[in-house]
Amino acid sequence: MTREKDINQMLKDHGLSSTETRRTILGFFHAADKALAHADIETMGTVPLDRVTIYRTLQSFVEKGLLHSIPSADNAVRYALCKDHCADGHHHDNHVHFMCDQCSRTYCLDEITIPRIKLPLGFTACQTDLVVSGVCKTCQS
Amino acid sequence: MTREKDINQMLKDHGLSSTETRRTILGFFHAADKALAHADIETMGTVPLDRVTIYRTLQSFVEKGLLHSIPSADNAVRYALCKDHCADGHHHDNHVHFMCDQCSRTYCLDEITIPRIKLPLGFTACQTDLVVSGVCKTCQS
DNA sequence: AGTCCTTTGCAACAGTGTTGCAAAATATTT
DNA sequence: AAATATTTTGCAACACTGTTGCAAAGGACT
Ligand SMILES: [Mn+2]
Ligand SMILES: [Mn+2]
Ligand SMILES: [Zn+2]
Ligand SMILES: [Zn+2]
Repeated sequence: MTREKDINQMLKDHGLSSTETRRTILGFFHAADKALAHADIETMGTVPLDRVTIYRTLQSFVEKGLLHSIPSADNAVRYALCKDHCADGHHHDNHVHFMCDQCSRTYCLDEITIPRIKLPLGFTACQTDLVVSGVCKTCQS
Repeated sequence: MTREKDINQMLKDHGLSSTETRRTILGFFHAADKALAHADIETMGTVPLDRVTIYRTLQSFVEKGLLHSIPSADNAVRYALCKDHCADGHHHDNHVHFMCDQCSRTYCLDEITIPRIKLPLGFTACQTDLVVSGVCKTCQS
């Protein structure tokens, strides 16, 4: 089974019709070993992709459980492939993320789960985001 | 010692000259029991404050250790008063933050410290942000 | 191939944050 | 207290992120 077939199937499996743009963008995420922001995707392809289409594609991918979003302090949400069987708005990726202060590269630390936080009375947790920033392994002098 | 004297002194103590706008904005933070975003501050006063001045004031306050910033998924950084003796870019507020999905109110959970995360080899941590989202105590039905 | 429905591309817009520069306010010196 | 030096403010202009409406193009299905 070739990679294109794979990407095609992945879209169908998550209830998305297989279009050129979606295959391209999903391909970018499979090729990259890091999280991608909207701005990255905009300049990655040979043919430039429409800004709005990228936004809508990313939204669909998050909704359908293909990608999860990673908050950041620099106001540019990044996205990464879901490893677990996330689907239909039910995500299970509660792992730590790391963002490098020098290269801005953002990593999923899939093996490190976010510890459960005991909240004060009256607060109910729905989601927990934990982002560590510092220097990544490739920027280490 | 009156509140105005207090605010005045706080500015001086952190190496900032005491100006009308700075006193006003610092006053807002003392009055609020929640984190404030730029947009909040813009509409809070009787006389509207200049957008750019607010941005620069918030920057100065963070640099000088009066405020700390709280990242969020909705691309609007919030700010809250530092409790500890933060100064000159050295912050010590490593507590958990909570953001309500319904009212967007953001709380500092000062008593809950962020657990230390063991990173993979080659990664060096500099800062850790932990934001829990869900339903806050006032929105609980 | 033809039909139906979804997705795309474009324009237009709203929100967030930054920079440069002259005028005003604050701090410091005389 | 007045003059001077330094910082801060306000304005205009800009860059970037993200959203919405709508007609045209593209995919799915028979
Ligand atoms: Mn991840
Ligand atoms: Mn806080
Ligand atoms: Zn790096
Ligand atoms: Zn609430």
